[in-house]
This record gives sequence, C-alpha cells and structure tokens, in this order.
Amino acid sequence: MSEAYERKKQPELVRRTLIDCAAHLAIERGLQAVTVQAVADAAGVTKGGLFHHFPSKEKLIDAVLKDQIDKFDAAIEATLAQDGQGYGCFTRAYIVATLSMAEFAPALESTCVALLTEPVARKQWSDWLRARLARHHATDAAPELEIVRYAADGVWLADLQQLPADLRMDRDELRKRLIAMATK
Amino acid sequence: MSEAYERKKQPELVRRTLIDCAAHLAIERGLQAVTVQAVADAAGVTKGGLFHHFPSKEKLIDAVLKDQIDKFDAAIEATLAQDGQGYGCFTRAYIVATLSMAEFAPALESTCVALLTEPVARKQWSDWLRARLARHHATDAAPELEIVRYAADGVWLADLQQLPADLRMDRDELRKRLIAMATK
DNA sequence: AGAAACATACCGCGCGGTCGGTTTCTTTTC
DNA sequence: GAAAAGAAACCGACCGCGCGGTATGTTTCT
Repeated sequence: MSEAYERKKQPELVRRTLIDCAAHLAIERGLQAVTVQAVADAAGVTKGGLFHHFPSKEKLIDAVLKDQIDKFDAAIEATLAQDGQGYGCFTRAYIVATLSMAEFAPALESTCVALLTEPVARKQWSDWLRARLARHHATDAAPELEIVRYAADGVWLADLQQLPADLRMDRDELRKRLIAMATK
Repeated sequence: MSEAYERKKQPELVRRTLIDCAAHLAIERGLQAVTVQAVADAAGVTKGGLFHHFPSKEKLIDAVLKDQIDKFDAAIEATLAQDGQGYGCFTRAYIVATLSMAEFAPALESTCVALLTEPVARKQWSDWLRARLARHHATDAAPELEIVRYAADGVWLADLQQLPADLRMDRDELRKRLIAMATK
C-alpha cells in the first residue's frame, strides 16, 4: 500500500528476468552456455531460487519459448489492428513483426533458433502457425505470400546468425520490398 | 591389394560415419543428445575410438560444420557447371542446392541450425558466403536476388524444423517459383 | 617389427536437481 | 492497531550422475 519505497519482493519480476537472461545467454554465448547456474547468476539469484520458480530446466526453456511466441503474436496483433484487412494483411504483419524483432533486439533476446531445433519447440511453433493460417485463410492463402513469409524467415535467420552487415541489404529497404511483394 | 574380401580397416570411412551420426543425432533428437558417447555408439565405435579420430568434441563439431558447407558448395558448383552463367546464376544454384538438401536428406544429415547458432559456426558460414558473393558479384548483386536467397533460407529453416506438410507448399512448385523469381 | 586403428578402464568436474533452513511478505486474530 | 500465525520467496550446502577427456593395453594392417 505504502508508496514510500516499494521494498516488497516481486516474484513475477524475477521470473521475467530469469526468462530474459536465459534467452540472452543462448543467443550471446551459444546454447551450451545456458546452464542453470549461469542463468541464476545472470539474474542475480541462486540456483535454489531459480528452482523455486521453475521445477526443472526444461520448464524454464519451455517458458522462454512460450514467451518468444507470445511476443511475436502480440506484435502481429498490434500491426493487424492498424493495417486492418485485405489481401496479405497477415503476411504484412508477419513481415513487420519479424523484422522489428530483429531490429530492436539484435540477436539479444529476440529468439533462439537453437531452441527451435529442439523437438519440443517445433510443435509449439507449428501449432501457432497452423492456428494463424486458419484464421487468415481468406486473405493469406496465396502461394506468393507463402514465399514472402519464407523470405522473412530467412532474414530472421540471418539476423540470428549475426550475419555481417556487408553481406546484407539495408533493413528499411528490405522491409519495403517485402511488404510490396505482399500487397495487392 | 587382394580383392578376395576387403577386410581391411577403413579409417576415413569411420570418420565419415562419425560425422554423419553426429549430424543425424543433432537433428533427430536435439543438440543436447549429441554427446561423445552417443555419437560413438551410433557409429559402432567406442569413445576411445572416436577420440582417435578427433582430438576433442569441439573439433568433431567443426568437422560436421565444414562437411555441411563443403557439401553445399559442391552442390552449387555442380549446378553452376550446367546452368552456365548470366543474371542470377548463382542465386538459382543456391536455390537448387538448398532445396535438394532439404529434399534428399529430410532433416537427417542435411544440417543443424542449432550448430549454426553457435558462435564458432557463424564465422564459417559468413566467410563462405562472402567469398561466394565476391565471385559472383557481376551476376548476383541485385537486391531482388538477395531476397530470393532469404526465401530459400526460410524454406531450409522450415525443413529443419520439420514443419508439417499441411503448412507448406509443394516442393516442386516452390522450386519453380523461386527460380522464376531469380531469372531474367 | 612398427605404426596405425581401435578397445577398456578410469578420472575429475560440472551439471541438473534436492533439502532444510532463513527471511520476507500476507493474512488472521484479538 | 499490534502481535501471532502461515505461507511464499529465497539462500546455501549438498548429492549423484554423466559428461568430456586420458592413459594404457590389444588388435590389425603395412
């Protein structure tokens, strides 16, 4: 109640920090660096503290995955709210979301493909995509749009690999071109 | 010399098997399943035998990576030998190589993105790409072609994730469309 | 005979995970 | 309102196991 100084513990804040640190570690120093100890240290907690929030390391990873998908989904929803509807609206939102992920979190907490190759993660992603495609079937079923989505994925991958800038197109121009391909 | 029954040991064959098994394991059961013991077992060798061929696990992984890039490079070279030259010849070869990788080795030994996210691997790939782009600068520098490459990468990624078939376009049609985009 | 190609047995370390205690917050009771 | 009671949040020490790696012996080829 008192707004003097909020010295109360914030468990959900710690939980967030743990998830973020795990993603950060994975992308910065590789998957092998994601140990329970390292994540706990980075989050300023002890190992015991971490296991208070997550029953196992696997559950931690699951949470990281879910978090990434949730963020992505929210970004798409936000764009859809503006763009409205019409041919390729979902695809355009997909492009914007993917590219902005890469832009604002350059290989930081944006994602972890490494995790995506883990069998558990594949299902989470394909389930999400299937649900989305079903929803936007009327506007985004054209094969041309599928190809544009692949291109966005490729850009995302390049970003994850931290592909040197001299091998890549300017991001704004890239976005423009992709959106143009997904319009009309 | 004797062609009676070739009972001689074939060390380079064992080496190949080890590399293949490592890649196989990574893609089938995730990166965490790639342990020295598991690779050795899968290859029908003991752990000591494995360490006779590779001084460390890291060198094994390096070899897997190099092998993938070599295969990819060879596939491109083969296509280039037929396609000849002209606008987008490298990009078309890139498409064919990427797609055939995915087709003939469906998530088997085709590759391991997981490994690609490891810092070591990033350099290997970007070095290769830079060298290639420099060589084909005259024909494959157009921004449209870069986008098509991204699309091919996206397809490759989808394959790695073993994305269900109901979410994907037919591969032959996909190839046709991509090549068309990289022509003229 | 000598070297390469393995197998066998072993080691130390760091990993994921557990357990009991301690602190911090929330709720109950008077 | 304070004090007691309870639960939640977290720490610190510990454990067993499986990992990457080694040293030495044994077989197989040249």
